[in-house]
Formats: sequence, C-alpha cells, structure tokens
Amino acid sequence: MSSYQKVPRHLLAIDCIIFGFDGEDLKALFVKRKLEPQKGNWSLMGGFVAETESVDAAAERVLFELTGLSNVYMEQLHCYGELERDTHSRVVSIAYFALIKIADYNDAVLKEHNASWISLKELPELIFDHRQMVEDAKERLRQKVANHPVGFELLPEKFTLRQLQTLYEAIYETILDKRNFSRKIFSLDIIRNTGEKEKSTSRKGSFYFVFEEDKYKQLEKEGLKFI
Amino acid sequence: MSSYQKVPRHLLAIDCIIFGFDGEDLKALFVKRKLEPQKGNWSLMGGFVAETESVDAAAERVLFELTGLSNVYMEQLHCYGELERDTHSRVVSIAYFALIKIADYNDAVLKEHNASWISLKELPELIFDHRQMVEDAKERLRQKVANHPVGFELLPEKFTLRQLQTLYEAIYETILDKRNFSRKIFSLDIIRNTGEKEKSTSRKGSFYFVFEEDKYKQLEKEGLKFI
DNA sequence: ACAAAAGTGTTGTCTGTACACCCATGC
DNA sequence: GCATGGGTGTACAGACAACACTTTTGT
Repeated sequence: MSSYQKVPRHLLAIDCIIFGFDGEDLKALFVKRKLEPQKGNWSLMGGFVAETESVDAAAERVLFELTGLSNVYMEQLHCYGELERDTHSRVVSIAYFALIKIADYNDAVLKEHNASWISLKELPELIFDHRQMVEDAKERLRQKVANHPVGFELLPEKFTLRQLQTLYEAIYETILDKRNFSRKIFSLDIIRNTGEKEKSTSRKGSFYFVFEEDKYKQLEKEGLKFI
Repeated sequence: MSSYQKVPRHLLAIDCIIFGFDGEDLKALFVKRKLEPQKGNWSLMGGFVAETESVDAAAERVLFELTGLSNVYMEQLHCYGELERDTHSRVVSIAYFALIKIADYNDAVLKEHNASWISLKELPELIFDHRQMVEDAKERLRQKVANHPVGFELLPEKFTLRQLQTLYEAIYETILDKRNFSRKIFSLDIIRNTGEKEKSTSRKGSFYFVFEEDKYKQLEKEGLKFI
C-alpha cells in the first residue's frame, strides 16, 4: 500500500495551441504572460493540472478560461519533459491543440487576457519551448486533416467551397486546383449544398455548404483519405 | 519568483510498450508487477520520473532496466491522465513505445524481471489502462510504419524479403502479395542484397538483405509513402 | 523425380494531376 | 456590355491490385 511513497512529485502544466481560421490565414491564439518568469512575453495559454481533475479536463478548463468555449475539437499533442524547458523550475507540460470557429470567439475575452490571434506565418518569439509546440501542432494538424475532416471545426456552420479550399491551402501552405479540389470533396459525399448563396464576394454568388456528420462517421470506420 | 508556489504536484510515471518480432508474430514485453496494487498481474514495464531527469531520459532508463538496451528506436506515445487510472492513487503516466531486435534481448533478464514476450494476438488481461496503451501503440506503429521504414528496427541486421514481408503482415494483420511487395520495396531502393543466402527455410535459399540508412535519409526529407 | 520455398511480369483499374472555358450577375 | 469570381470536363500518367508459372536444390 505504501509502494508509491518516496516517489518524487512534479509540477504538471497544460499548454494549449488554439487554432482559428479567419478566411485567409491559419492563426493561433497567444497571450502575454502574466506570471514570472518571462512576464509580458508571448506565450501559449496554459495552466497547471489540479489534484482532482484529469489531464484532459485540465486542458478543457484552460481552453475554457481563455475562450469561454467548451465542446470544441481538442486533442493531446505531446508531453514536453525536458529538465530545463521552463527556466524557472522543473515543469512537465502536456500540450493540447484545439480547433475553434474564430467567429464564436468573444472579443471581450481577448483584452481581458491580453490575447491575440496571430498568423502562423508571422510567429513572434515565444517563451520556453512554445515555438516547438506550435510547430509540432501544425505538423499534427496537417496529418490529422489529411485523414479526418476536422477542418470543418475551423469553419462557420455554413461555408463556401472557396472558403474550404482556402483553409486547406492555409494548412498545407500550398495552392490547390479548384476543379480537382471540388471533385475530391464531392466524391467523399460529406458536405451538403444548402441552396443558399453567399453574395458578398462575387456577383454570381457561391453556394453555402454544410458538413454532414452522419455520412462522415460511416466513412470514418472504413478509413478515409481526405486529401 | 514565487509564482509556482501552491501549485499541486503529481506522481509522474512512465510505461513502455516494447515491441519485438520473432519472425512470425508481433510481440510485446510484459512483466508480472512487483508493486502493490495488483502485484503479480501482467503489466507494462514502468517506473517513475525522477526529479533530475527529463521525461525522455526516464523512458530510456526504464527501457534499459528491463532490456539492458539503449540507443533503440523509441517514441513517446501519449500521456494518460485520467483521475482513476491507477487504482491506488493519482498517477499520470506517459507511455512510450520502443522497437527492438528480439535477438538482442538477453533471456537472463527475462527471468530476473518476471518478463515475457507475449503475442499481440493473445493479450492477457493487463492492469489499469495498459490494454488501452498497447492498442494505441499498435495503431501508432501502423501509422509510423506506413511512412517511415522503422520496421527494420524489429529485424536482425540481415533479413530475407520473406521476413520483411511477414513483419508487415504481422503489423497490419493482413496478407500481402509477394510480387507486389517486393516490387514496392525494391522501388524504394533502401535495401541492399548482400549476396549471401539463408538456407534453413528452403532448398533454393533466399538472399539476405540489409537496410541502407543513407538512401533512406534522403527519401525521408522528400516524404515517403512506404507501404 | 519431387517437394518446397524463391523469384519474377503483365494487364486492367483507379487515382491524381494538369489544364481552359463558359456562367451568372451587379454595376 | 463588361468585369468578377463561380462552376464545370477531359486526357494523360503513375500507382496499385490481381493473378501463375519457372527456378533452384536437398532429399
């Protein structure tokens, strides 16, 4: 019963990479750190794991504190455990990444936390190993998106094909052919044309689509190559 | 400076899924647990993260304790942090998986640790969430092997095409066509025929090949679809 | 001579990619 | 009537999957 006595205990942190898409760029949410060390520098949103919560729950709490959102797509990225990663003391951090609809995000919260959406193309200097975390998260997002339609988590309920394509272009930092792209997406049969049109970006107007989760879930089991 | 005071501290464990291949089945190494709770039940090899070692280093130490091996392929799998995962007290565990050449493994160590190689097709009951860890590791291994030639880590220095194919069949739990398989492997140009023959399994004998790391490393950068 | 595993080629299908023009509409 | 972005089809190339026979050699 006493077999775990004398075992060292550790500070366990959470850091969240919160991705959003503004229709043009892939962005992530960063805060100006409120704690020493490195107070005032750009950092991922983080916190510590409490005694009575699971690690996943801690991550959800941290996300909620910064965004007011729950029930969003979230996934554990990696556990970062180098001895000197936190310059103040030994802290092991478990990084998560989340995908949120940027429009759901309440701007009032931005100021409260000194937070900003920053394009991943122009990352500022970040504290500790947060830069590494963001790079790792980008890579994982690419992997994920290639096989699972999680991209929809970053788009509004209704979206145009153009928006969807731009999102993929932002994630992969590439340019896609719109004919091939639409053919591919339609062949998967997971989006539905609402019949409604978006008219602000062109005279002709482009159809709004919605994601059909049911059809996807069937595909998920069979295994799906998304892009 | 005192900003981390009053933050709770946690027990941080390591659990290792150690994969091996005996020429027929994909196996993993399990031990009969020496600690309470659940003393005597099958478990992954584990340990606690010490104060003065990184998490990666802790994983390497745990692997070394059980196998006497270092410098083997090892990768972090996932951090398991449910509140009740360890029935004794709150422990967060970081799981790693390793790929070792089963022949390098010293049988004397097996007895010392009450360890056994167990085929993944006939897993016994495991303590805590170790079953989940093993399933997750299998899945990750499949992902990994599809894009990186880490399979070689599980084979002896010299191996026949048949052995390589059997390994892939074991990992994917499927049957492959040997003509297509050999064509695919040769097209990648990452193994070299030693000219030497293995004669125990057939009258004709089959060539031994070796993995050519150099050629792979070039491919790695370009991105490689292995199987 | 035969058994047992090794080694090797061809064909059809599918998937991915490159590429250019007409459509609908607001001004 | 024209400028703007939306929407669509075809042809070629490479990858993958299915399939069966000959070779070698120890007994």
